[in-house]
Amino acid sequence: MDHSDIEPSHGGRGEEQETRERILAAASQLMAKKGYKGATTRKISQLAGVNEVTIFRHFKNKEAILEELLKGILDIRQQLENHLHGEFSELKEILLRYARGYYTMLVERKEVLLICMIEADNHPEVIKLFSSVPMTAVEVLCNKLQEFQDQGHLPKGDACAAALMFVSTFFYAFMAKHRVNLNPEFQEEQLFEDATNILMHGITGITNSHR
Amino acid sequence: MDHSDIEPSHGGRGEEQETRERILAAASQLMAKKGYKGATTRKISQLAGVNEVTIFRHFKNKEAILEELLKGILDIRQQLENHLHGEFSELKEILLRYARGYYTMLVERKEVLLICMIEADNHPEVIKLFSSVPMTAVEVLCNKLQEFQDQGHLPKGDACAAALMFVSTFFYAFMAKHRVNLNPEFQEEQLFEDATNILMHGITGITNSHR
Amino acid sequence: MDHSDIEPSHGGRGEEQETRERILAAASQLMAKKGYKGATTRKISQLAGVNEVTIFRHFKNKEAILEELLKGILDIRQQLENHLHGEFSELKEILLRYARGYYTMLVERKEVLLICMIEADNHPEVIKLFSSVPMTAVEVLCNKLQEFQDQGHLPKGDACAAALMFVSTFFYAFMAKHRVNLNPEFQEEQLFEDATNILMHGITGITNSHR
Amino acid sequence: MDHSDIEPSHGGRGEEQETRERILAAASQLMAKKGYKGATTRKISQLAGVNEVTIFRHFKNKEAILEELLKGILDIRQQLENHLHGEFSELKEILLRYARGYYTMLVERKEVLLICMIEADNHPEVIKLFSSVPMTAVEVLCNKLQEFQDQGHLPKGDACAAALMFVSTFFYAFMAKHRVNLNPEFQEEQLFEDATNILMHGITGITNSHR
DNA sequence: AATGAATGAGAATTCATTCAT
DNA sequence: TATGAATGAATTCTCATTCAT
Repeated sequence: MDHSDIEPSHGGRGEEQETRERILAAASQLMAKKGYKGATTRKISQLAGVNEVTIFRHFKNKEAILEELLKGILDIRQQLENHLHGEFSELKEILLRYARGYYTMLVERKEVLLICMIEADNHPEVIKLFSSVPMTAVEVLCNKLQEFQDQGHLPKGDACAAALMFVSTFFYAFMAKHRVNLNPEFQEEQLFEDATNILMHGITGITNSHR
Repeated sequence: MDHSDIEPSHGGRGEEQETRERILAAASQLMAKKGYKGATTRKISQLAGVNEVTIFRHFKNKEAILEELLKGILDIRQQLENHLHGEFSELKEILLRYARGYYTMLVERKEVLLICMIEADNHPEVIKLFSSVPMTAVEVLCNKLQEFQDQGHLPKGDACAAALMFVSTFFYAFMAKHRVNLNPEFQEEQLFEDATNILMHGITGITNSHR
Repeated sequence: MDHSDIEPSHGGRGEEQETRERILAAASQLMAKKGYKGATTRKISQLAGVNEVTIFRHFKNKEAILEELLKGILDIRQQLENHLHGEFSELKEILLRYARGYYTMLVERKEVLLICMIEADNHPEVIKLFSSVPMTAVEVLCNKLQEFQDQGHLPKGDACAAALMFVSTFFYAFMAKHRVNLNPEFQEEQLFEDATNILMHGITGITNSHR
Repeated sequence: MDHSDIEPSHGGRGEEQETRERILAAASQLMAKKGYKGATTRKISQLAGVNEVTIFRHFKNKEAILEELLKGILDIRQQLENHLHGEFSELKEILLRYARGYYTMLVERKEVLLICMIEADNHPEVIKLFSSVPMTAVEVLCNKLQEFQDQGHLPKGDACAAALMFVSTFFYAFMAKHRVNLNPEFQEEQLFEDATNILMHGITGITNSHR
């Protein structure tokens, strides 16, 4: 689970920034802003504070940097499911926790997610990785809601649509804030609560209105 | 300012205009897929079926093509408001109409929106244009909901958050379908209905739970 | 036979040096001297008097230049056979003509042959082309000698070894003069005569001494 | 681990010497195949099984490796002359011995000779070294033949042309086999005999036909 | 109005070599 | 002594753009 044993860190906590890590960080930052092509090796090297050629001592080619970055997306299902433990009586808390957890995951993977979005058509392997994040989030939440439905706590209804709405809200919020820098003073916490409230009423009152 | 002279080609003048349109269409298609840099003038010219240099007879430079494309986003507020006419008793129909209308607008502006998203950091003027679309959609819907609240039809609550959720849902659906090609067999109409139902219950039952 | 009709020459005789031809000539010259790698596109462009990028407007890549050059080697069998027409009574004249003709062909293909030799291991397709020249020369001459043997004009013996010696002599002379610049005052015509004399006596007196 | 059959490694000194030899061997092999430029220090180090930088501890620079390799060509005149001892009555045996000896010398110096040929234009000092081998071979043989002419055993004639033919034959055979991999099943011994026979008849019957 | 030829700026990448350990 | 990290120079090639026709 913990990758910190790949390279024993001499200082306390990644203090000694390895060249390789600096290159990855610079590349990730630039690619998320400028796209794969816009993040030239020259710019990456300058931002990383290394010589341009040094990049190629650490990575076979530019593509390999991207591949390395993409590895950071994996394995979110377990984390997401952990946020959902709890009884129906705690539904509001559960949903709030899920909202916060999902949004945090997006922000933590900010650069890679943006890269994926930007490069979706140029690097096809990226699409699956990228879409897996919200898809998994919808799926996991939908399962939980259906569980509550099966237990009779919630009226039957399209739990998946509800989950999709919930997840979409935070996905859009994430995009608005981190891609477009819309509403820099945007209050996430308030949105978590409002969206949770709306969802709760929305699903509680659902009557099986769809085919 | 006004491009309304899209006329059938009669003589040299119309032909020239048509060439220009073909270049714009090709550029828009390619930039939406490959990004601004990935859409090389060579590829644009090939897709448009013209000589590469012809591009520069119609546009000062590549940047000018992008600028021209961006003009297509303007003025959506009026259209959106048109979808919202109606009494509270027709709320469901209103919301459905709004969902369809908004989603259709996104799809109609598909390429330009994707370009904006991809190039957000490279062409700063793009950000405002891009974000204006969902922002306006949220704002317009929020106003209507607050109108209903003021009329006593709806309980007080954060109508903006509700509007945001609604709009976000379709924004994400649009992205998933047109950027990531997720769920190509995706049923939009079903989502419109489900989301409308959830929203209606969500806002109907809102109690002023925050602030 | 005559390739001058590929491009109608406006002047008298290839006066208007096409850019493409200039690039090919420069590349051929440099590659024959410096090898494929040593003939950098920069050097080629300078020698051809064009911009470096112009090379890539005329050839897909550097390799394509080499491929174009290699096409010049083809079809030597017919030419070689033409030199061999004649009766046994004219043997000396025939051999002299053959020697001159073969050597001339080598010199005419000088650059390409040297390139082939230099790049034999780096560009495998080159080997066949290169070796085809002396091989064909040996084969064609050997056939003629065996014809004379069959007609009883020459004693049976290994005509192929004789042909090989003859051809080798001029191949080495060619190499010595054009690769190594050995003996710049070297008298080819004298060698043609001497080698012809030696060969004639050598084969005339051959007794079937080999297994 | 133990390469002690080249130079018995006793302690650091022999090991160092052995490393040096491995580098030389690798460089010679690669340069003969790929040329000076094609034999990158990286490839050399890999083939030699040493670190790339180690090369520069043993040689000032890449050029110095080549210079070291070229030293191996020297002093062939004595060896060649040794093959020619004998009376005229043994002419055939003498020539056969000479052919074998010369060809063997070529093969033994295979890599360096090929390097010289490939790099003739890039490293001018190479030309003299390279051409010295066949030139010496022709000269030594020519001297012997003229000796026999002076003794009246052979008719007067251009002994040098004869020597050149003889030597050329094996030079070409060497090239064909080791540069171009032509005729891998090529039978050298047969060629030695055939060429010797032809030469013997050729020179025995020479009439002073020129000058 | 449209095209073919040409080009300067800059991209990724390789190579021989140096430095510090 | 040997090595891992780093680098300046150079290489092939792409791209947007201009020029002459």
